[in-house]
Amino acid sequence: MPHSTNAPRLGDLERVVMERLWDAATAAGGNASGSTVREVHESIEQDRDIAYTTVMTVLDRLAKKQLVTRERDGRAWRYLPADSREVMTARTMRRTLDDMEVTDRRAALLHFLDGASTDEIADLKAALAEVEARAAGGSAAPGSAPPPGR
Amino acid sequence: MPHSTNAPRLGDLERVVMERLWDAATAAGGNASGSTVREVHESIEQDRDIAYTTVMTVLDRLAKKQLVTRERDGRAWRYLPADSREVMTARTMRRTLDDMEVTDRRAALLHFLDGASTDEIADLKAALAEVEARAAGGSAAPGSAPPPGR
DNA sequence: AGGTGAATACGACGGTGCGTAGTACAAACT
DNA sequence: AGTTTGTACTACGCACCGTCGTATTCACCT
Repeated sequence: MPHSTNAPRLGDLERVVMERLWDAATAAGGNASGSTVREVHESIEQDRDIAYTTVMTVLDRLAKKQLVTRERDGRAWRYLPADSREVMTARTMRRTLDDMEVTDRRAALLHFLDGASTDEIADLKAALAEVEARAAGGSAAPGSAPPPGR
Repeated sequence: MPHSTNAPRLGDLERVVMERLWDAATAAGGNASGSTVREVHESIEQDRDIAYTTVMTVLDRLAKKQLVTRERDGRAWRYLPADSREVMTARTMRRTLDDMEVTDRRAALLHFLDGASTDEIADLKAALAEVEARAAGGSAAPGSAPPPGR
């Protein structure tokens, strides 16, 4: 068993495809109907040359990695992201932090914050506050509305 | 040019080797003299069978990726990590957050915190406080001692 | 019912990264 | 001078990914 990356990692094209899927989903206003291969293909082809089947293969592999799900729509499949960009990002970040066996986690987080903009710090504080509120006050909806629409 | 992951990613063995280097460095009490191939090899071999040259190759590739540096020591090289575990971890996390073009960063951070232990939250708050103190009060040493020895 | 087109399924090829290691060569100690 | 110690270079196998071609299926139209 040569090597094995525990959680699947995205290639360049795979990332692009995910991007289109996410964009399509949010553009559709949360209507999670998903995109067909054709739709994704046409979207990407506006930016660069790519074969229809290439997109199909990538979508297929993403499905095998369970990064997207798909459901029938006539004879075609509609693909949709298994998780939001945000969830995937969070999961990857967490995996990084857990994988490196950081002895001094605080120092690591400090370095992380070093590269953060003030905006980001604000976001982080807000998130922190929310987690704490949730932990303290039960699971009721937090004071602020659910994560802003954009 | 098929694909290209911008920042180098660690394989399993590469990670193990980095681990040994870091451990050796901290064990030596911050004395950053580095480890020889032989030392790393002997260390790993206590846990599993591995050829001397395999370790050498890995070390070599890590050097090419600039994840470790090396300096002559007689006829041998001494390898040392280019960055601390903490810095590398932070950088990887940051890259993840930046790469995914997260529209709702706060939501992403929220998800990230969801998976955090209370300890981790405490570490994060401490780090946050420190960054703010640093930003406000100038670059003088923070009130609390420098990052705890472990 | 046969042809046409849309869509998928399957597989293939080339490049790269990584785990793995052998061999060839240089330097140094004995 | 020979044995050790250490490096440099090369190589192989396999998995992943970008890339696409071909075969096949399925529904529909005429």
